[in-house]
Amino acid sequence: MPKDTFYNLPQDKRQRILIIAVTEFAANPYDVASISEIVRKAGIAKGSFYQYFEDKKDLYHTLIEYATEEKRALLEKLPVPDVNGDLFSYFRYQFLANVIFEVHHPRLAQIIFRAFVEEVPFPEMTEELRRRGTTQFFKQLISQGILHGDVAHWVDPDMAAFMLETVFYQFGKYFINRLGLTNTEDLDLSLFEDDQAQQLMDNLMEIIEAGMKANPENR
Amino acid sequence: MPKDTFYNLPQDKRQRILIIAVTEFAANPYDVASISEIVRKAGIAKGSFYQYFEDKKDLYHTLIEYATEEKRALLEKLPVPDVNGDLFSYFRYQFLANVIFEVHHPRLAQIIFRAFVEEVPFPEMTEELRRRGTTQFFKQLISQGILHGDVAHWVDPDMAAFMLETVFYQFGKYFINRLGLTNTEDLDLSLFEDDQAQQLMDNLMEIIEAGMKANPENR
Amino acid sequence: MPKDTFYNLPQDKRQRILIIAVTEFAANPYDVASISEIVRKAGIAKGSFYQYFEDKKDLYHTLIEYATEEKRALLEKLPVPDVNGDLFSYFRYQFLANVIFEVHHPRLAQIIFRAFVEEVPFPEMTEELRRRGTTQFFKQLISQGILHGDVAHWVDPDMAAFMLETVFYQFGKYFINRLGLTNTEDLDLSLFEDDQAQQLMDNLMEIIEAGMKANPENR
Amino acid sequence: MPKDTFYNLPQDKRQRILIIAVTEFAANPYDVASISEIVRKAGIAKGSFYQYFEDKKDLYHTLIEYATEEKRALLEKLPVPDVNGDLFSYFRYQFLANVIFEVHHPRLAQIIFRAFVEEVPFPEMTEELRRRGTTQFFKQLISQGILHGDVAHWVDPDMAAFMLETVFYQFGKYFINRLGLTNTEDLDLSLFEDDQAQQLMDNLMEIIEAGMKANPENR
DNA sequence: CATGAATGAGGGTTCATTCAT
DNA sequence: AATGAATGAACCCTCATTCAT
Repeated sequence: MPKDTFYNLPQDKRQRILIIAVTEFAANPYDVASISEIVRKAGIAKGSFYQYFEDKKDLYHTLIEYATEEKRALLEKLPVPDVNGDLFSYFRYQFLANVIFEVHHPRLAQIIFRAFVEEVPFPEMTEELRRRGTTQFFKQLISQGILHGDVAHWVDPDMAAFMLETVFYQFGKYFINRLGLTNTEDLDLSLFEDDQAQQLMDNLMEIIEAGMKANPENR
Repeated sequence: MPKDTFYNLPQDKRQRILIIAVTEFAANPYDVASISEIVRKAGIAKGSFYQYFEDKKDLYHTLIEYATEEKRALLEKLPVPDVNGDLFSYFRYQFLANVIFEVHHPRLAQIIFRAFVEEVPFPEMTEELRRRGTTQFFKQLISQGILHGDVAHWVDPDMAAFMLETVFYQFGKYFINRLGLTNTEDLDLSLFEDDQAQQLMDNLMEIIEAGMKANPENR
Repeated sequence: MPKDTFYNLPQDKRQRILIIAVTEFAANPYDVASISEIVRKAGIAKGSFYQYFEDKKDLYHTLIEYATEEKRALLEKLPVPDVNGDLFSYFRYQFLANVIFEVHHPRLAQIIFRAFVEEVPFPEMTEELRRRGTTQFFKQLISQGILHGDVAHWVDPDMAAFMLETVFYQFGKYFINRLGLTNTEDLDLSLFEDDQAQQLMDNLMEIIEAGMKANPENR
Repeated sequence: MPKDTFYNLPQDKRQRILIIAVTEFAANPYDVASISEIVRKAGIAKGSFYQYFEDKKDLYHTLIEYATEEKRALLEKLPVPDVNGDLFSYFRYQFLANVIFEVHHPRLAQIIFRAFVEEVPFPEMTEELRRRGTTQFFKQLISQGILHGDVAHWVDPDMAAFMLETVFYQFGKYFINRLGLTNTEDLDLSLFEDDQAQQLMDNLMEIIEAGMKANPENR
């Protein structure tokens, strides 16, 4: 909930402030991220900052929203997944999309990652993020998968969702390091086609699928 | 490398300071953890702290060593795993031991976790920890598992090790939350016998095993 | 390189802070001079100080520049020396001007003196001051004096310059003590006319002149 | 006035402590010199230090005495000056002895220098040193020189003494730098014979002599 | 007599936030 | 709406000195 003044800003200025703030909060834990540093880099007055945002917390909240929104927006631009496909190819799509997001917006991804893994001083905020987030999403999919006979009936949906989510949030960085990817400005979907990337993706998904899928003989 | 002064302290005082420091560094990232807060809680003079430790970094280093040592010590007390068992029962033992450590020393576990996941301002220190740590350990086990025919030949050892490690470091906290466990002073191995715990453990390990084990038909 | 903040200050406040800082750095070596003491006396917040100056070093640098500038400014106001006069009357002018500066700005003079005689923790800064300073100035004058036949040919210019400079930087304080002079706010040139002062001045300069001047018989 | 305990120390230990303290006080102004650093380097207990000396001031006082005594002792070892020689050859002897002292004991010389040039927080101590010191010494010699007809009658003895003393205390360092001398452990009187050194010495003394000596024609 | 732990004031510096202009 | 000066608490760290053992 930044103030109206922020939204009334010329778009490029608003964007510049956001990006600088993103960089700061991606590089540092909440308490270490410095408003002073942000206004210094952005070349705006300290006072101006407090006319845009209530306080540090407000900015942080804005960044979380921004990151979430950017991620959603990117997902929309991706080729629609084959909805006829089974659950696991849908998982595959989710993981790949996540990697693409990390490649394109590593700092936003880092902020989201911090929100999950660190104690941000506002439990209520990240708690909500987590609820809205992937935990429930994965849990529901798995539960449905069990009902539909895609996922083995003995799988604990909550546990499996935890596991998926955990890997989900760390996989991007691993992927980038492993393949030596670098940030690209433009939306670049070649990942969908790169062989090495595909194989690594496949490898992960096959383990997950083999681990959780219903045994046909037991049906 | 704390100073002798620290080791010459009466054991209970030394322990008290350590525990308070552990609590502080478990609750906060390195830069946020406050020496002032520690001495305040410990009821010692600021100057005294610097008679014990070179500086903040020295204390942090001490805590990392302490946590590592406590973990090693606890592992030694656990029932020896069935070395004749296969790879996956060994994994199970590792994961269980880790959970036990987290239940007994949640704050120490948290410090280790931070060292892995956060940017501590001393790359060299955590880098060593990571090398000594679990990544290589898991990777080697998996590679050997492939050679021995326990693990499917198509599994990418590096990727699988990443996956295991990721889950490994987060599973403890999930486990504790899920089962509503609380810290116990004494070494309590009832986890090995608790039904609910066993089932959850089994569930995770079965997914992992099913996901990675060699398909007998393919041998 | 103080920040703009400092130069934007009302002139009297800026001046007050400068004077208090000058007093502190005149009374103490660099490491002993205390920012805390300065802000205490100036009645400003610690944080404000750091809005004005980068750090302690920045303040010190400012004071050096300030002192140098004040000296230059005072020299400009003095009656132009008789350029037709010989070398030694020019020396006399220099020494007298220096004494006048010390009488008017004893604390600034003291800061400059410290920069020469103490180990300030920034060799580069005082080194530059020294280069810009009097050593080369005196050495050149003496070398030229030898060429022109004013100074005895056997005089070692470097050594003589050292000697002159040494006396130059200490003479002011001696003069003040000897004559019981006190600081005067206004530019007071009566020194040029005071008999006792003139005689003392003459005495010093005559020794110097007799010591170095070329012997007419040897020409 | 160190305590008896200090003088009861084994000579080598006492000496070691002294030397380390000398090094510290030569390298830093009084307030910056650190007792903590001294006991650290000397490998003695903090408490022990305070059984040897009343406090920091007491140590400093001891160092001043020590330096003065060492200087006196060295002077005694030097070849007796030609007492039949005139005043200026006696000055020459004094200056040369001083340089020899600085070459052999640069840190002691530095401490004495600091006592003259810096504001040590105990005016009474350095004031006494100064009184006992060279100022009066030079002044008396000059006054007598005037009576004996060696020094020009117009010379102001106090002023001339100031001038001599000033050069006297700085000449050593200049000399060392100029000739690239380095500290020598053993008493080394080759300075008395080195040509370059002799010439530099001569140059200085000739200026002084020519500057102050009585003009035969005016007698 | 030697030890070294304990002290707390003080050092320079950064911070998020306020508010008058 | 924009500014940026002012604030003071908090940070890590060092100091000379004391005193119980």
